Amino acid sequence: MMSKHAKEMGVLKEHLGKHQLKFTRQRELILDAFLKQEHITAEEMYHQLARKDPHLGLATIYRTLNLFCEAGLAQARHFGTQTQYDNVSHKGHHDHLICTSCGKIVEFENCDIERLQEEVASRNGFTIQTHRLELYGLCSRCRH
Amino acid sequence: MMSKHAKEMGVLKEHLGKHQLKFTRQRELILDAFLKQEHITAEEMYHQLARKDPHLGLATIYRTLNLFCEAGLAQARHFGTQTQYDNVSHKGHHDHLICTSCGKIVEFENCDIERLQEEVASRNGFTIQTHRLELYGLCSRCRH
DNA sequence: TTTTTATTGAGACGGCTTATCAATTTCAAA
DNA sequence: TTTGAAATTGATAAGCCGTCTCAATAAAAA
Repeated sequence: MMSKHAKEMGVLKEHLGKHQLKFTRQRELILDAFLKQEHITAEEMYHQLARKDPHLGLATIYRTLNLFCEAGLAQARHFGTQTQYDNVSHKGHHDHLICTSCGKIVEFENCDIERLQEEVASRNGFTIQTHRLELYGLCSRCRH
Repeated sequence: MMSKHAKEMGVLKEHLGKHQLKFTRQRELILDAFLKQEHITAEEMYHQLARKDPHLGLATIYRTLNLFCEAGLAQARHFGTQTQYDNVSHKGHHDHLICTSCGKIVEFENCDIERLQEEVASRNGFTIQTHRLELYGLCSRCRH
């Protein structure tokens, strides 16, 4: 039976091959866990995987998540004092509305904005691979 | 003669009054310096003000910039490992096109996108204070 | 299998930001 | 203007997050 994450595993292996890197048990384990999330911090993943592999080090998780960023599978986003690693392959890339008062995060998608982004990019000779859009403001509760 | 930053100084004083805080020489000095910038880090401001007041402490700068955030004059943005304090009252916000191959950065502005952002925000009950839009891709030269 | 090379885990380390605390400054009340 | 309670400051210690170091280990090539 084929893995649920065969496609992403392929992307990872291709990246590893191109850079003389190795496919390890840890990288496989972390990728599997990562792909089940929309976004996660290294610390969260550390605790989540502690049961499956109590000896998996935090440094390895950081290194691996950064590797995923280089392979185009993840994208780092700095929020508060921590780094969130977003799952890029998650269908329907979504953007964020972030309340600057209470920290609440609402995810949204907007095709019109994405179309305009493409327009801006092509006008400047760029081909978009990915993007990041964050709207900061006050949610309805905090405005009062 | 009236100060160039009378309006913002008023906002600050009102906030101080409401929270039983005091108007100090340091807060005035830091606000004046801050309002001349579009965005700045605490460290940058520390060096910038070192000449005017060699004894001004870094902790005071952090405390004061955070105070400005609470007063609505500034907004913290985590970029890389540092915190950028954005001058909210500064107009002419621009976004970025970033080449993932050569690192080239092109700035742009797009009113249509901004209008759609407002739409998304209000649909979710948010009032936007600021935003961040970054498009990552390949520039015309790197695509070949 | 042997050899080469990358990876791992554990903890040390470093940068950025906040907490601590005695001395000082502000500001309201006398 | 003087007084006194309360907030602020500056210096530095402490804390947090993420990266670096390095000997031991695992993966891939020969």
